[in-house]
Amino acid sequence: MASSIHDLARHLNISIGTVSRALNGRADVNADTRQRVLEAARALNYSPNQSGRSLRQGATHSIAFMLQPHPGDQEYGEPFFIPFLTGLQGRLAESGLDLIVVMGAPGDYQQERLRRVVETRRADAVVLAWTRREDERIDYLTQAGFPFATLGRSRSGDKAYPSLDLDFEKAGADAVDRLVERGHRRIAAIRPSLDLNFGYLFLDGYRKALRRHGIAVDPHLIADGFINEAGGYEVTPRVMRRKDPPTAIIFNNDAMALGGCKALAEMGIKPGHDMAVTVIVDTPLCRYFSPALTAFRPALQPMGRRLAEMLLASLPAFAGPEGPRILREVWPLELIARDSD
Amino acid sequence: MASSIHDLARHLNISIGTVSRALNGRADVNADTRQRVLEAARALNYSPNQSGRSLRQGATHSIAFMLQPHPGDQEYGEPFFIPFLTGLQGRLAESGLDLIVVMGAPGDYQQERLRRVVETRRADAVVLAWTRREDERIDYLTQAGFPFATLGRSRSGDKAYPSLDLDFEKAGADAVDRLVERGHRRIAAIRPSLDLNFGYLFLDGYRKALRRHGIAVDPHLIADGFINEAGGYEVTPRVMRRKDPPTAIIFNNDAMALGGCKALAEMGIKPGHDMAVTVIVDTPLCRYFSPALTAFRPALQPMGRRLAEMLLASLPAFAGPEGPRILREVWPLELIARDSD
DNA sequence: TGTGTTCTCGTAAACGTTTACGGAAAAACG
DNA sequence: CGTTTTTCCGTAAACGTTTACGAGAACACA
Repeated sequence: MASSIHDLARHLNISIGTVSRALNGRADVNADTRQRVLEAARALNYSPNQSGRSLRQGATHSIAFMLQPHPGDQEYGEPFFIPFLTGLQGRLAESGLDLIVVMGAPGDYQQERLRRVVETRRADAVVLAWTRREDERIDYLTQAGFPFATLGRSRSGDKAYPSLDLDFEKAGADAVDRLVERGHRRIAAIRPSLDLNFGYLFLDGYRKALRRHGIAVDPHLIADGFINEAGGYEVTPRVMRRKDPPTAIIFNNDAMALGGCKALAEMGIKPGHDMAVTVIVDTPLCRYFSPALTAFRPALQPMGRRLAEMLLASLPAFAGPEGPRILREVWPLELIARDSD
Repeated sequence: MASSIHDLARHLNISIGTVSRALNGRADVNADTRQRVLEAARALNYSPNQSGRSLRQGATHSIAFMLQPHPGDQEYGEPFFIPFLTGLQGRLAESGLDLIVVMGAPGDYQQERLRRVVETRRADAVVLAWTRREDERIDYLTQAGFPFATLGRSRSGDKAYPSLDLDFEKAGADAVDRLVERGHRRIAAIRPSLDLNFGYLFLDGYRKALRRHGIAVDPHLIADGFINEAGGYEVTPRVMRRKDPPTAIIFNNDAMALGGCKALAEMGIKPGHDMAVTVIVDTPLCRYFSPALTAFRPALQPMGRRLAEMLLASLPAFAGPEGPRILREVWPLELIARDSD
């Protein structure tokens, strides 16, 4: 059906070797023949069979991004990732690489799927998102010697792989600073209960900032819940049912914040009025919620580009005109002040 | 590095042919040898090289979903697709197929990228989303004889490919019915200006329902805009600045509705109070917006599963125990009444 | 003219599988 | 015991590329 390099060769009456060399821009082919080959390729609508190339070269020319929804995340999805992927894809395409997004079922941990991608050599490298504190995916990949980069740090952080993360620690601290400045002293923090590393970073920043202001860290004002709306809805009351309830809550996740606000509403508490609410990672939902939620916004698309660059620099086949490899970068989150605090 | 079938064969002192047959469950291999092969495969952590299989078999065992953001869609993404993809992925995985999502840059039309996937044989079939009225992707694929399925219909609808769509026509009509029932007679319709087919379907339903109620269709109450927030913001005033403005607006898209509501707010008009607002495709944003927007909700995850099934049934290698192939299905949208109308 | 160099191309092996074919051994059958 | 069938396995080709190697022709140089 589709034309192969043999068809081209036969059509031009030259050997497949020459055709291949002409197509791949090698030097040892006559300028004239190359011209003819290229024209014939266009005429016969030839493009090389990817499996053939991959097999011979041992490279697939594609990068895998592992994506799967959080457990119970039927409806929401992560709109978050689309701009990130756009940036990632854009940069990879410039280097002739395809981005393939490998979907998993919601909830099942990626280990199995990751193994498949690696072992069947479906991609030349992978990009992981939302690294965990202790991330067995990272251990697996380093041990397997498979190239990868991560969106997010993990605790075993000194390993030599490119990683790009957001400064959740600073965001947590900034959020506290802002709230303290506005007169709050009882500030709650609600984060996902999963082992997701950003949850720890956020809490560290939160704690440090409180201490800096001479405010004791009250463990009753810190709570963990499922990383979705139901989680926020369930866990927020736990922090409120104290004789000395908080006057402000920082949510580490937009979905949890929405659930939390629902719980607050049922208690007759109005965010932005009776309670200051801050969200660490901004999404469109924060903007459209009423009241619009003050939140910290990441530069997703540039981050995607950057992580692609870092990954490329770590791949021998693409390592540019030198320059030391960039191993980790931590990007700031920008405060978007709205109406909820 | 990674073990090949040759390693296995050498290790077991049998031929690679036998190893392959054992692994693939062929009948002509001794039960005992098969056992040994499987054990050795586990021990040596063998899994077949995907490129090798694909090359030999002429099949990649993966399905491509073409995804790219709408032009100008930097921030929002389409949370829409995640649950759909989850369903799609789940069903494909059950048949041993991988789902790969091929990202494109925002705005660039998919034709080029699609050609690449097809011509380099990266996938065995593709799934298209948001078909256009006149969709050259469909023409290309049918002409190339490449298997595919679509989320959404297109006008050249009698071609023989599986397609699953939402009943936008009925939703448009239902929306009108509901509004008329509640006393509205000046009902505007705002939809994307792109050639997206659902925009036409929606408008058909809208028109028919109006006529059924004996209400003349006023072209001044119909407007097209960019399929994003800015589009809704820009186009909504155009419909309002009439001496006989509408008392209700149906938006064909959540993002456009949000922009439209912003424009209304600036005119001092409160949705759900001074103006009834209905959205055709529900998303989490509709739910969290204030006022919560009445919207028509699709069953995304089941749709994903179903489309996978339809696609599989159309692939010779997977066609189940017969039953005629399902070519097109149109699923209902469920009205979620909220506070905006 | 002889020797060395440069261009250009064909040959063939290799990547890791799957599978058609055939043959040896074992089993079944008369 | 001879013949036929069945069971099991090895051989080798094929999928579509890329690339190391070598060879012929053209050219340069002395």
